[in-house]
Amino acid sequence: MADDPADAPPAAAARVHAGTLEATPPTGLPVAGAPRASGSGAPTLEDVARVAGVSRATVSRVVNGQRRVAAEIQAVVREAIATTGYVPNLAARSLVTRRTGAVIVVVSGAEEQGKPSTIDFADPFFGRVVGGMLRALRPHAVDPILMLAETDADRSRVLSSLRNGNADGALVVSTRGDDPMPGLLVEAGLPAVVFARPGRPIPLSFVDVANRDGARLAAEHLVTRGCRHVAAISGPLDVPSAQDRLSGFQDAMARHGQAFVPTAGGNFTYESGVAAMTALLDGYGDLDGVFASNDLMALGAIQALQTAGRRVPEDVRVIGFDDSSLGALSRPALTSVRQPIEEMAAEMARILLDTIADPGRRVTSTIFEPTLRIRASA
Amino acid sequence: MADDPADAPPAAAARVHAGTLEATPPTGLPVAGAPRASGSGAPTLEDVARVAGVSRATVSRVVNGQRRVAAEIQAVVREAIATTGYVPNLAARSLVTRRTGAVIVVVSGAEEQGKPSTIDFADPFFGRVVGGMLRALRPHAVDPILMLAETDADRSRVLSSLRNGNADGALVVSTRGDDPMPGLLVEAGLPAVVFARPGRPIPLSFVDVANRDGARLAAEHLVTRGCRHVAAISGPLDVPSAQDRLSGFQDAMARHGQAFVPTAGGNFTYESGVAAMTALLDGYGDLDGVFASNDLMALGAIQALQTAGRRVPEDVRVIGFDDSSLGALSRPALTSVRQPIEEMAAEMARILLDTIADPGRRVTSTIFEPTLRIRASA
DNA sequence: CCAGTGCCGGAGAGCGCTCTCGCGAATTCG
DNA sequence: CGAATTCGCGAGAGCGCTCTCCGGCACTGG
Repeated sequence: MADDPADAPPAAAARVHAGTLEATPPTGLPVAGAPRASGSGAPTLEDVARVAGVSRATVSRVVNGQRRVAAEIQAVVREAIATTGYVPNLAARSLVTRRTGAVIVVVSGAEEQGKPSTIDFADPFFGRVVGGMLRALRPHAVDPILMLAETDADRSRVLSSLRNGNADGALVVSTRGDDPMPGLLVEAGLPAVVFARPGRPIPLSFVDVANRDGARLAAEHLVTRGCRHVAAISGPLDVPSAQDRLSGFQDAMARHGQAFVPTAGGNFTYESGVAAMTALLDGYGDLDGVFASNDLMALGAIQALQTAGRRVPEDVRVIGFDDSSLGALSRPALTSVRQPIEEMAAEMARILLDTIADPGRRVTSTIFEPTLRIRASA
Repeated sequence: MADDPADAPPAAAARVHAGTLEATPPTGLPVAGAPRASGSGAPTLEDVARVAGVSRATVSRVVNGQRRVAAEIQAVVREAIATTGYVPNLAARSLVTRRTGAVIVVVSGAEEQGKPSTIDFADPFFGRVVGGMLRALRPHAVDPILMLAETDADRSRVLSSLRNGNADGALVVSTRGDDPMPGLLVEAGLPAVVFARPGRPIPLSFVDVANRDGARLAAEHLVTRGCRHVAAISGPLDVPSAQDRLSGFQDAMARHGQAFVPTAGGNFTYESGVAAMTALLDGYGDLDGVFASNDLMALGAIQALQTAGRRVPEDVRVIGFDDSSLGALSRPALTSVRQPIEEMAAEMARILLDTIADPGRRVTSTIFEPTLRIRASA
């Protein structure tokens, strides 16, 4: 969502040089510090067992710490592992254990008619989510496999991968409320956790932020700052979070005496923020506060306000939602409702790991409390 | 690099609710549209073969399109595959083919003393690179596995994964010039491609942008706009790209009559841009143009200039490097040298795939030509 | 002193797939 | 028209690992 239309690759960027260096990689040469077993390929359990003078099973036990193995034998085996440079073949292991030690991170957005994609990887949101997952997964030696789910083909590829044991579960980040991915996952009985409450209620674990509370925070802050005529710029109302943010804001304002909140709809993009604010200004010239359902639209709103000759925050105060790095760097710096994205992503990973470990486990959801990050714009 | 220090999770963000829904996932139930074979678990080649009345080998041939199989038998097999809902087990396949259909995307940044990490996933750069790779990899049914490489342990994990056939190759995105990861990969003779020229010359394929040309573009633009006293804010000079951008800029300015370019060093962060600009202003009050080696520092420079009472672009023109979405949204919008990141990432994927297919292949590099994206700041 | 009870290590059976090999049938050439 | 080929399919051997069984040994209790 954080991108500029101009970010499409310009035709002018041409490849200029494709040179070659002299050396080829030393394929097949024994690697320093990791000597291969004699014979072809990487050392196997068998090789280690032979070197250690024990059986495959014993080596396996040492490697996996499954059962008690005599201390001295353990020592011998470990040394044999070190000298052979053994490293377990995960394919072989997962063939028998039916565990892969990998989860799929599904970035799900529907491909619209015409538009190539709804997914914008330049949005810092994406990186923060992935980073949070990565750090939570790492201690468990579980790796994330990234997959796009834009088309039906993509989605069935995700399902296949999961079903045939290419990965143990899925962490889904949807960009749309009507995303079919969560439903498909539930239907297939596959372990999965989604970011943000799914569009329709389904028995699927999710992690979310208390959107209504966040909106309330924004409303109260605007009121405290003396705003009397505030408006809202909402996201697409088929997205549950957009819905919650709007209604939460309206309710909070009503409690503070402003029963009617002028509202314009956007689609979470900068341009839609500009358009919404312009429309709002047309109908309600005396606005002194605006709450936008995300930072990008808030930034667009500020732009529209400044174009219209209003000063932010002096004339109109603006609050966004997401606390993205964009808002922090823009001038005036954006006041915004902060969701702890990294923590939320980490929690997703945690829930998924639990679900994988115990598939019978009940579906759970964790809601995080947002905070208000006050900067210059409100 | 695009983040605000305040983005660290605030302690206030507490978990508020961890509810449970009633239903548990229908584990083990036959899935609509994907009926399981009788017996336990997913259908195997064997099952399909039995249903189709042929041998495992034939089914395998049909699945992989290996050798000619009689058309009618193919039809029967395909139907059997459809009715059983067969989907190949990748672990089993990769056990024998020694191919995994996965590559590791290594996000490599060294963990400094004290600082937890140099890697900032909120930087749109990260998402753009990953997105570009994803789209290039997808047609080949190759999935990216994301791994962090901050510590030595991380790096050896990457190496192990590669060596034991958990993935076929690595795409490395380094954030530092002295990153040991590329060297380790070369030493181990593993297929890999890195983003940006490695710190020291090693026989490893890489993709880069013509940094010197980009800097020249910036220099020429400033000169054309009438700037006579320009300065540069460089990145850490142990990073090759920072080095190239600076020297390219200096050379181009020299060609246009400004032999000496006042320079201040930064570390690619917003704050360092502020600091560098402030220092520059101290020493050289008559500056009318600044080239920063990335957008974040350019944004910081603008901030410092405005604080010092200079107008951008009227008094001082500022050009960044990266054409990040941040620059497009900031006011004044940032003029910046654009590197076609998505294309570059896609090219990395292409080179890696080629290298995997033909390991004897020579090391290659592709240099992309940058373009100047002119906005308000210069 | 002998049976009973652990406990530790080895043997071996697969996990699901690919791929070589070989055989029978169809095809082609002399 | 017979022989040489080619072609299509099936049989079967693993790929490297885990895990269940089982046997042997030491230790304990009666």
